[in-house]
Amino acid sequence: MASITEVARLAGVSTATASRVLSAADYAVSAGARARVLEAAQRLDYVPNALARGLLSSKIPVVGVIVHDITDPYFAEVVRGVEDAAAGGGYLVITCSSDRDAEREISYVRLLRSMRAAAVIFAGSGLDDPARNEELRRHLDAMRGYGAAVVHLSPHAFGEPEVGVDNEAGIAAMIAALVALGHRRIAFLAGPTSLYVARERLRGYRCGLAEAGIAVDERLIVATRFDRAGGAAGVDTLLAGEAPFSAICCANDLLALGALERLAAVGIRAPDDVSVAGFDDIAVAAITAPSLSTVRLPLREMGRRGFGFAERLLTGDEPPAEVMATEVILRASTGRPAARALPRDERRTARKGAA
Amino acid sequence: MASITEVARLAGVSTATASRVLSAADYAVSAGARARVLEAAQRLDYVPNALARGLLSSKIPVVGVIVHDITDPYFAEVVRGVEDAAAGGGYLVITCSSDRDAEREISYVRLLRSMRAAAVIFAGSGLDDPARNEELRRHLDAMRGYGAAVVHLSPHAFGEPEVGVDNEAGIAAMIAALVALGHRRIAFLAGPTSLYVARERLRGYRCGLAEAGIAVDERLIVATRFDRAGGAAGVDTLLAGEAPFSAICCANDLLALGALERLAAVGIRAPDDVSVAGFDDIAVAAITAPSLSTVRLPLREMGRRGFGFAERLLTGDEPPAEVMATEVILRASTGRPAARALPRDERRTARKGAA
DNA sequence: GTCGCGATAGAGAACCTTTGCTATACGATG
DNA sequence: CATCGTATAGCAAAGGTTCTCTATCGCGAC
Repeated sequence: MASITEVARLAGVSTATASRVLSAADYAVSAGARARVLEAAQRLDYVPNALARGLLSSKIPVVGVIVHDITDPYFAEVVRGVEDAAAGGGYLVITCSSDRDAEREISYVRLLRSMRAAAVIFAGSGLDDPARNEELRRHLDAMRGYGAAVVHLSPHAFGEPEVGVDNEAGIAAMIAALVALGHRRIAFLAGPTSLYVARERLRGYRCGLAEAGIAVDERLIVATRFDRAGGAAGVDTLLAGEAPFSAICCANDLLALGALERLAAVGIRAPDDVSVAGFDDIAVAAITAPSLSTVRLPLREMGRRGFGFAERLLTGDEPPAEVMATEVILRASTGRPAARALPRDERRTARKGAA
Repeated sequence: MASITEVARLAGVSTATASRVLSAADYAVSAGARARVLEAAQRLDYVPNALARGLLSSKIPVVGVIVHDITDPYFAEVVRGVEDAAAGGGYLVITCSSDRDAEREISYVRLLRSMRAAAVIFAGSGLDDPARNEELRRHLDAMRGYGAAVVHLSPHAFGEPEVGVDNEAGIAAMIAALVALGHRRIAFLAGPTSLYVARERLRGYRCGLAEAGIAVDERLIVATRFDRAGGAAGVDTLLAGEAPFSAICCANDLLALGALERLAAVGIRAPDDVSVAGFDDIAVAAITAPSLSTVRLPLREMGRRGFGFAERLLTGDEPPAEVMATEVILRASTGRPAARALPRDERRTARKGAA
């Protein structure tokens, strides 16, 4: 691997001159020297050493994205957005799947810090874990200390996201849409309570009901994991309960997908027997059966803007926070409420039959 | 940001001693000095500079994964596998979505080379593009030159993958399964012909038919893009053609999903009117309606083993190539052939109605 | 008492690049 | 002709770490 020294030697100039040609600094270099350096660099297949550069500038053109799980379509989409924006500036994207584990998250951030990543973007929501958050903050402060940018796309312990959506308003809008369809007994699969974003969406649920003048029935709020298994479990909990409901609003699409599966398995039809709504509008939402009513989040654009925000931070700007719009998408999983609300007696038979 | 110099100063030792304590080299350091160094490092919140380390060792603990598109569940799953294996060794994973564009792929590899990534894993198939492949090879050779590992999980211009599956046998097995169901007229949505993996799967199709003693009808082979849109387009082509078919075997699940959608849109039922099979077994395959019959690839495990292979390469090993098993999964999208094969006359009406 | 060896510690080079400062040369201006 | 300014080029330091030598010390062996 040729270094700039060898390029300089071959070109018959000093490394300083070679560097000035190769790194495109605006420093006057005679046309002859420039040509010889370029020629030598090409002959030697010279590629600058980003580590040496980074050592000097205390930063390397790499942006880390902390996600909960890259196989979750939500995060894959956001990462793609970051990647697309980053590619333009010659940045590389590091994907870190934390599995919502504070320990793992911190170890990733530490690694990012050790290699002087220019930016960290937290795609997912923060966890409410004071001890860990203190340690996280220490690492992030250190990163800011060498000039790195830190951006959150979701609510977290240190405040509101720099780039994000209004989760509360989004869920409230979906509740309003369900109410408009005639639903009054709307259950809510809330996701994990330790996640800030889940809390925000839960607030949206309460707020949406309040706006419609409907009292909250706490028995209809179910805390779950934030994935398909959580959606299935949530349905079981609701069906085993006493509180009637005609619709299930889910804090994200994965929950809704799981709920839909479970309902189908126990012989309850959507939307005929119960309406189901999701949140996020991941790509599969459009092709499930029935297709999923949900709230569209501009995921890829969030990724792009997240990187854009980081970039401006890196130039010393202090850009204002951005809140992006959400949109209710009504597909086939929601409809008017059934004549008889769930849970019904026959469900017990149905569940036995399916189990 | 404290450097090792400051840690050494605070501990009252030389940087050499501090380094020996902190980098866990097996060099005798007195217990007293060791304790003071550790204490100082903690007090100063010292985190080693990976760039400086990398500059010296000409390698940084980072592995790049070249994928076609991280939002494609196939690749997300592979990346997750790499990530899980890499985390154990303190490696970070860089995701590069090339969009099957040779230009983009090369620019990513160049970037990876410039930052001295310890390994590159090509998760997706290579493209048949001689000029670009020459340039790619140059970069890869340079990377091997500084000690990096290069691993392919799919066929490519330079030969067989180091870790992968037998695509040909996998598709042939699915063809056999369809034949066992009674199908004789099986169409094939092949994906792009420029992709080595698509060619391999097409060979599997021909081979599977040959084994069943069925002649290939070239009109039933349709080259398409490798995504849902390609699947839909492929169905249109088949329906517009004259050749009868009772089943569609697709070179990957995304194609099958697109085919299923399009069939439903034009009023053709699966599996009653036509059977549809996919390949890969991405997570959604199990929850579509009808659920998709497909061939399971151990995607996450491929990622894990791909990293494992790279790791062994880095230690100077010459591990043998690994071929992993595939498994035919019959779900609801396949069944016995219908009495009358497609294309039927009434389809034209149906298509008009849907368009 | 001296020699040699093992255990421990430190000095300094090397990895590659950029950049501030200095140096040279040449044309222009007085 | 002397002086200055400008255009171009090079020297050398710095960035943080590791590693190869070299140095010191204490101790056992002869």
